[in-house]
Amino acid sequence: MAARATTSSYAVLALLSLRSWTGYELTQQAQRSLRYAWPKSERLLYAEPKKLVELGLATVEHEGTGNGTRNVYTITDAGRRALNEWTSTRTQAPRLEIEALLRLLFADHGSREDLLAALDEFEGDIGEHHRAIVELMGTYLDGGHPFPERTHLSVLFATFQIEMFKSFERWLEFARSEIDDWPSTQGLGMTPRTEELTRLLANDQSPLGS
Amino acid sequence: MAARATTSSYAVLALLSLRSWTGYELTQQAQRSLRYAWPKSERLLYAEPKKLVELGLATVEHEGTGNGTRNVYTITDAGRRALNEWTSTRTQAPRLEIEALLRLLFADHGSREDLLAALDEFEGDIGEHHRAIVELMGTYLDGGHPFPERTHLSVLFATFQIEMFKSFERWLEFARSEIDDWPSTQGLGMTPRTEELTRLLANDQSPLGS
DNA sequence: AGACTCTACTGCAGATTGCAGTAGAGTCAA
DNA sequence: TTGACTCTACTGCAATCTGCAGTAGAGTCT
Repeated sequence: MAARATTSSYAVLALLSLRSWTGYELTQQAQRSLRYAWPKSERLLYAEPKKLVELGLATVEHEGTGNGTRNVYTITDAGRRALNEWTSTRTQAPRLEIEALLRLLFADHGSREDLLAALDEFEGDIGEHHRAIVELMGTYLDGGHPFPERTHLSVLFATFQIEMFKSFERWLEFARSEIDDWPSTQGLGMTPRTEELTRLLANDQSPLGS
Repeated sequence: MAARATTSSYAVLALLSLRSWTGYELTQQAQRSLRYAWPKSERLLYAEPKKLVELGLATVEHEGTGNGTRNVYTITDAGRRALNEWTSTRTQAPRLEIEALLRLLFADHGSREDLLAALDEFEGDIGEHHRAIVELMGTYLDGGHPFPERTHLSVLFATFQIEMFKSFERWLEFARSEIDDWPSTQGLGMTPRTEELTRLLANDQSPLGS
């Protein structure tokens, strides 16, 4: 019966610590920054603040009428305390779901074009994120960002993302050039080239050293 | 009523395309490689092959008695066809859940020690994965790998992982050195240093160029 | 006046997780 | 030789989370 606070609850609670938001605003704000660290569905983002209210960590005020009601959520003192306590709890292991890599692992069931298409889609997806992060940092410079006192945190966050995207893009270039040299997706196995690469990797060296 | 094949179904189907496995073996095998592209719970990995049987994409044979029963799953021709068709479908966008980054974004609610502890935990988690991938590539060299004909695929896959882990580790070093210069986690905001970094990032340049 | 988009949600089925529980087989020590 | 422990090999269940469809008001544009 009594709801439990999950990591997602704390993510929403952390947003509420910045200011009060409506449910809708929370879903939009979560798209702007939270998404890159803690991607959650719009549906959950609507449900979490309700749970926070149930737990006494936030309060609601209903504005408007009938179906056009806006629910404005505000953090409580108990909410701020809970957020403080959360910071010293154990962090969950990262979880990276990259379907393009799954396609790569079993690329021998499809054509070279299928594999290259999966890589293109991956590139498109991360390219979008990449541009969004660069744009976000621009808003800190032109004064358009609502929380400039958080610049020092955003800067480290964005550095992580940009580094990661750049390394993904370097890999994509490398992967495409290797795939170009394959006769097909199937049964290539151990060749002088793949053995060379395997040897590097087993030695913890990246073949992308260039 | 009729079960639907999800990406996880195809992931398991792809494993079955290599050879027949028991449910238990599937959960173990998924830990060895699939986990890095498509992390799924043991529970799901037990349920998926049952669904494949229901869909006619695999068959089961029950071995042993009572509770010690082993269920051996084998792919069918329809399963191989389905796998082939899957390769040309749209790939889902990557999804990266990194709680340590969430902690970083809201680090001003805790102490510097809390933040550094979250980074340490992150480093420990990726370090484990990093070592496991290096070790996996070693098994291709010493002949211990059961599917050497897949070396060309594994090599690209592992290159991705090693590159990513190395970029994470470079970032951790950078982040720690920046955090060391903070007076506290709170309200630092825009300083000459953070502005310099913001400017680089808004220009799509990584401060880790060094 | 009708089509469309944006705000602002809710309900529901289905996908996924985590945890506890069951049970046999093998090891190892007192 | 018996009790403790680990490993194999799962299943059941509650709770979490997602995706999609549906509702409804307000503003815009044609």
